[in-house]
Amino acid sequence: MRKNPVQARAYQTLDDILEATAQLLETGRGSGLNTNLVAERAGVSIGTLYYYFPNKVSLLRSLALREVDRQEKLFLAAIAAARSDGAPAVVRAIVREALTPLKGRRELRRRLIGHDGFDPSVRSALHAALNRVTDSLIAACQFDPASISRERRFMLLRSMLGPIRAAALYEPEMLSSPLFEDELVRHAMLLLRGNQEPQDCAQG
Amino acid sequence: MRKNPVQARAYQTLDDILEATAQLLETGRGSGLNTNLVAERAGVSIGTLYYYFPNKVSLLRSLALREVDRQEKLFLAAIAAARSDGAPAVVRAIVREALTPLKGRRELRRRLIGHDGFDPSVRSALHAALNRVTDSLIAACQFDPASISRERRFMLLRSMLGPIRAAALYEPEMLSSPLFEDELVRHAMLLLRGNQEPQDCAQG
Amino acid sequence: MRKNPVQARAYQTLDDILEATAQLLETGRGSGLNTNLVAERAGVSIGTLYYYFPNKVSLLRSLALREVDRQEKLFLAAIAAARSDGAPAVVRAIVREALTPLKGRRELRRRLIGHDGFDPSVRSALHAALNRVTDSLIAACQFDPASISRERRFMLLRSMLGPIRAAALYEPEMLSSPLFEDELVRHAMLLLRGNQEPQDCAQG
Amino acid sequence: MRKNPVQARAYQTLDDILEATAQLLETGRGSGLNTNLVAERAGVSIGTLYYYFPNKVSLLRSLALREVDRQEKLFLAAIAAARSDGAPAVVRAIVREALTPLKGRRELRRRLIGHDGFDPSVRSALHAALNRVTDSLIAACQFDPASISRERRFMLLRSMLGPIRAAALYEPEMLSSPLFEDELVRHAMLLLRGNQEPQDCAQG
DNA sequence: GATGAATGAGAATTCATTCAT
DNA sequence: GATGAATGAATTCTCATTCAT
Repeated sequence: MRKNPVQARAYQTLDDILEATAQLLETGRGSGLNTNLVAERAGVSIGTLYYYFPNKVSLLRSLALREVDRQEKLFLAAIAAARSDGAPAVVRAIVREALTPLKGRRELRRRLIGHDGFDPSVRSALHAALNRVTDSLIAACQFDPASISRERRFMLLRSMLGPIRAAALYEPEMLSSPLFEDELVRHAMLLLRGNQEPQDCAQG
Repeated sequence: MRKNPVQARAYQTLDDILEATAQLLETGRGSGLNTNLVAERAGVSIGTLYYYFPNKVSLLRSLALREVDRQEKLFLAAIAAARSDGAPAVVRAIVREALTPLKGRRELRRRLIGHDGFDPSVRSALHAALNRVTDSLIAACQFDPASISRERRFMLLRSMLGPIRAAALYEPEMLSSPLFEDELVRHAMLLLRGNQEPQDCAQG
Repeated sequence: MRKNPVQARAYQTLDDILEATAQLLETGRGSGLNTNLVAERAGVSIGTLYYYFPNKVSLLRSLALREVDRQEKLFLAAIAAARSDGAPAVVRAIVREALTPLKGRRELRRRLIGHDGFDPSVRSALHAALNRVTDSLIAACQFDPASISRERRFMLLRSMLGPIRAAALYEPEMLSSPLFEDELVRHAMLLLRGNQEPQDCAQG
Repeated sequence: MRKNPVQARAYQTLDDILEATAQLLETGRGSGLNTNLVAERAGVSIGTLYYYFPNKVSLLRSLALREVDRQEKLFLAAIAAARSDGAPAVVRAIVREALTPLKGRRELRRRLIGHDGFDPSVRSALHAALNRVTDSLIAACQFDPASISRERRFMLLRSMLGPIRAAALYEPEMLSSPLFEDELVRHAMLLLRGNQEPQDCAQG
C-alpha cells in the first residue's frame, strides 16, 4: 500500500475500495477486473484508487491478505466457542466454518487465486494462518501436540479444504449434505487421534 | 478446435502450439499469456495459430483437456500396474503418481485454473476423469462399491490432492518425505475401508 | 526497434511513423509529444506504432539516431564536395552545412535533446559521428593529423556548434549574417593551423 | 511566484522546494519531475508547494532563473578577482569557472533546458546574463569594445561553453586536462585580440 | 496452409491541481 | 500558512483478432 492514512475519512475510502474490489470479483462476469470499474463502484475517482495502491496487483494482494486474515479470525473464533464442548465439537465447528463462507465469497476466493497466481506474500500469509489455526485446533482438542507428526499436522486442515473447494466448484449441493459434513469430521478425528496404525500400509 | 488436421505435420504444428502454451504458462512471469507470444514460442506465425484455434479460450481449453486426459491415463495405468499386489499397493501407486508430476507442471495447472476460472467443459471433464479414476481405484481394491457413500467417494482423491498441492507450493521438501506418503496412504485406506465409525462424531 | 520488417510495405510504415514524429516535434505546441497523435499523423493505428517500437522512448531514440546519421552524411558530403578547393573552402563548407539545416529542423533537435536527456546510445552515436566528421575534415584539409592535439580536435567542431545552436535559439537573424559565418570559418582555421602559440597564455 | 514571503521560515520553505526540484532534476531517472515528488522531497505538503508556486511551470522557471543568476554572479566574481592580473589571467579565470560547476549541476542544467524548451523569460534572462558577463570580460581585459564585432562578441563565451558541455557528457576526464584548459584560453584570446585576419578566409 | 503487418478497443497508470479541514 | 485526500483528463501500452498477400 502506498499510504497509511492520517485522516479518518481515508480509512473509509480505503475500505470502500477493497469492498468494491471484492464485490466485483464475486459477481463480475468473465475475466477482467478493471481498476476503473473498481473506482467507480467504490464511488471514488481512479486517481484515488492509485493514491492508495501503487498498482492493480497490490490492490488484489491487499484484498487477499484481508480475506486470509478474516478467515483465520473466523476459524479461531469457532474453535474458541466450541472449546469447552470437547474435541469432536471443536472439529465439527471448524468443518462448519469451512463450509459456511463459501456461500458468499466463493467466486471471490477462486478469483483471488486465479489472479496472477497468488503472489508470494499472500501464499506465505495463507500458509502461516493455516498453521496457526491448526495449532489452535490441536490445543483446543487437548491432544498432545508432540504425538502428531509434522506431516499429519500439515494434512489436517488441507485435506478438508481440498474436497470442500472441489465440492463448491463441481457439486455445490454437497456443501449442505450432512453426510459430507460427517465424513469431514470423521476424517479429521482419525487424523487427530492417530491411533491404530494399519499394518498393511507399511511402506512397500 | 477449428480444424482436425489430416497431415502429420499439421499435428506437429498443433502440438507445438499447445506445448508452447504449456511452457509459457509454466514459466511465464506474472499475468500474461498472450497469443502472439505463444505463436512466437511455437515457431509459427500468429495467423497459423488462429488457423488451428478460433480464439484464445479454445486454445486454453484444448490444453486443459489434454492435461486432464494425460493425468487420467497416468492414474489408470498406475492402478492397473499395481492391481495384482493388493489394495494398499494400489493406493500407494496412486499416491506416488499424484506426488510425481508436480515436478514440471506445477504452475501450469494452477494457471490453467486461474485463467478465466476454468471453462465449464473443462470443469466437467476434470470431474468426470476424477470419478473414473476413483471408480477404477475402488474396483482394483476389490471393495464393494455400494459400501462406500457418494460423499466418501467424492472425498477419496480430493482429500489427497489438496495437501499435495499445498505441499508443492509451501513445503516442497515434504513431497519427498516418506512419512508424508505414508500418511496419505493410511488416510486413503481408512476412507476406503470405512469400518469403525467413531461414535463421538455423531452429529451435534 | 521491435521488428525488422520482411515485407516491403513495412519499411514505408516505419518511415511514416518516424516522419510523423519529426513533424510533430518540429511544429508541436507545448511539451507533449504523444504516441496517439504520432500514429494519427502517420496514418496508422496506435497498435502499429507499438508493433514497431516497444515504447515511446525507443521511438524517440530511433528518430534521434536517424537524425544524427543524416547530419553526418550531410557533413561528409559537404567535405567531399569541397575537398579539391583547399582547406578554407572545406571549412566554409562545413560551416555552411552547420548553419543550414537549422532552418527546418531547429525545434526537432532541441526537443530531441530535451526529451529525457538523450539516452546513452544516442549520446555515444553523436559523439562517434562528430569524431568521424572531424577526422574527415582534417584529412580533407591535408593537415598532418599528428600535429593536432586530442583536445584541439575535440574542440574543433564543438566550438562552432555551440554558438550556432545559441544563435538559433536567441538571435536567429545571426544565422544569415556573413560576418558570423566568417567568424566561424576564421575560428576553425586558427584551430586547424595551430601555429603561433601566444606566449601570454602560458598556464598561470 | 505567488507570494513573496515575509517571514524567514517561509524563505526557508521556498528554498527547500527549489532545492528539492534541483536535486530531482539532477539525479532523477528518466522523464519524470513531478510536483508531488518535489513536495515530498522538500518535506512539505503538496498544498504548500502550490501556495508558493501557482503551477509547475513557474516552479521550473524560478529554479532556472535562480541558476542563471547564480552562475552569472560566479562569473562576474571570477572576473573581478582576476582583473588586476591582466587579460590572459581573466580569461583563464572564466574558463576555470566554466569548468568547475559542472561537477554537481551537470544534469540539472540540461534538464532545465529540456523541460518544455526553456520558457521565453528564462531564455532572455540567460541571454542577457551571458551578454553582461561578456561585456564585463571585455572591459576587464581592457580591450576597446568597439573593436570587437557583435558576432565575435556573441561567439566569445558560447564557443567555450559548447565544448565544455560536450566534454562533460562524453569525455569527462578532459575537464581536468590542462591542455584542454589551455586550448580554451588560447582560443578566447584569439577571439578577443582579433588581429591577423587570415587572407585565405575571404568569403568564397 | 501459412505469413506477418495492421487494427483499435480497452486497460493501467500518471500527475498537475483543487479544496475542505 | 499548512495539510493531504481527492480529482480526472490525458497518456502509455496491451493483445486478441483480422486479412491481404
